[in-house]
Amino acid sequence: MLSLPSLLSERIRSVAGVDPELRPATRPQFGHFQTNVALRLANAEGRPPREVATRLVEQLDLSDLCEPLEVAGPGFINLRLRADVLARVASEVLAEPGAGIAAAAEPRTVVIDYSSPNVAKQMHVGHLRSTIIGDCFTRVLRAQGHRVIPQNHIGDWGRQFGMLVEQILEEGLDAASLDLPAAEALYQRANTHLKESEEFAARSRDRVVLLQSGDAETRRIWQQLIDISLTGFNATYARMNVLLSNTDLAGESIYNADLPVVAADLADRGIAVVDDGALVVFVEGFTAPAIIRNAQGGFGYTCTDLAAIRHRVGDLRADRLVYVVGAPQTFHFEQVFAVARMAGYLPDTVSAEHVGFGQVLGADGKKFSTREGTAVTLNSLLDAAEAEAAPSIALAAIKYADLSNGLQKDYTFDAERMVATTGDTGPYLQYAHARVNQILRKAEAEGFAFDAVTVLAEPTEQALALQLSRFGEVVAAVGDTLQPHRLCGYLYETAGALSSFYEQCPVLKSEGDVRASRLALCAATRKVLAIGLDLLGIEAPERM
RNA sequence: GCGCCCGUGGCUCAACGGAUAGAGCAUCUGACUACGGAUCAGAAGGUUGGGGGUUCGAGUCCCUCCGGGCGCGCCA
Repeated sequence: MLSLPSLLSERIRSVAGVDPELRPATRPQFGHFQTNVALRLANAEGRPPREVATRLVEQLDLSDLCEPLEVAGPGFINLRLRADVLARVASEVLAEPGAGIAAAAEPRTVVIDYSSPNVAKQMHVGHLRSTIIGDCFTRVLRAQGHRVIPQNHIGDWGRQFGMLVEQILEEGLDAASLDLPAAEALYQRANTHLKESEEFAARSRDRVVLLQSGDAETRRIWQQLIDISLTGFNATYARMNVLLSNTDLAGESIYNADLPVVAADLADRGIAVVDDGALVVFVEGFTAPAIIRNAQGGFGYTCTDLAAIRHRVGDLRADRLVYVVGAPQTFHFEQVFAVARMAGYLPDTVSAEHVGFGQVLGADGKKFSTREGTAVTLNSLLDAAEAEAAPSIALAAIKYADLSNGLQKDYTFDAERMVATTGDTGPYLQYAHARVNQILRKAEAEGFAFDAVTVLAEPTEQALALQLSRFGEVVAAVGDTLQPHRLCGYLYETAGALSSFYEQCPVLKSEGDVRASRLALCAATRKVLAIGLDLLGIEAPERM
């Protein structure tokens, strides 16, 4: 089905000659949609805007969809949909499995890089955001029919494993018996040890070489560290109700063999040059070069990310790359993308986007940290929210608080505020869903049948139907712009429209066609709320 | 020094160059033998950090200054 706005836009375009830039009306008295097309044309035509608007209105025939058009203000054209048209689109929302979400015209293969915790460390606040946001993207893009390949780029390689393995051997620990907090404590001990003992530091460096060369004993302990970390990560993912699983794992270590290949390729083709002993790529517009291989012959994360791009484009056949990584990495990704473009790893047909997000701040408005100054763990955040509400509500609260603001902004973690069941919160939306669900449950118990939305006489009914009709375009916009807060705002507005309707229009106490129609409207609303919340990764409870 | 992000009622945030800048929280007023009050209705609260500019029209675009955050070659 062609969406209502696109249908109207096309009809107006055929008369006006340009995109009418149809927008939802800014005020109820202006109808349902508005266009400023006459204002823009007036300038080019050198005629008064209202005159142009009047002419367009005379030429347009939208009588099958709209009430008579109105020219208002400086020259806006206001459109008000006919009640029967609104009823029809609301019925379609109820009938269609996706409640109006359109399948993408050109399905893409989207690789989304998110979560990405580090082995032998607990997940912390930054991983919370990456995981929640990435999970939302996966859900939204899949709903649109795209092929989504999550990539959990865990930190399972690097110099830190030298000291970790040495510390384990020295303490005589069984790595397999550790849990994640214990592994992190080990990490701290090893780090301290490294700073205090040059002899230990030397052993750690040697151990890194053993790891890289495939020494069996070293590899075994390394693998044990990964295994216990995954157990911890997966427990957190289950607690967070996110879609990630072991099949999405693509840790840094899988690119090991590719690193020298990438370096040699860039060097052979003259893209990378040796400078101060390091192999680097100078990129126009960047003050510092990208370091492919350092002077000691080691590979950094720039090289790993280049290898990952080659894999994602070449093997996974991605044509859209999305990185959900904190905003401080903006420079890094811009540079990596630029190098990948230069090298042809990233063809023009493949888009690459870094979705940088802001920090999570504590109640004092400063960077979130524990009393000791260390990073707050993700599980302790979940604990803090669960101290205020039941787990499913606490989780909804956290996710909604994270997704409902613009991603680039820092946001304040205020457990008490986010679990509130009033206001613009996750729990309020859950409540709205539970509330409308209760009406439908009672209707079912009473044996009231309904089929479609047929009668829309009341303004609040019409407003709700109009709101429901917008769901598909909002989801499309989120998939396109990767801005989940738009969906949050939409769902909150929907809950508001439901409340107004709920106050003004008795459902179970009405009768006949009116009751059946209102029940259908309730069912369509429940569906939009449930699907919308699911796209945010939030459970829609049947009762609260 | 250079670059990126942010600055909107007391607080937390919306607003794809368009009409009178919208919400929520907090505050104040109303509505309870209630289709579920974990609710709803209403009031009050703004020279959108300052100053220029572009435009028929600027919170939005450009310039500049102020304030805050984060980056800027061999860690990831």
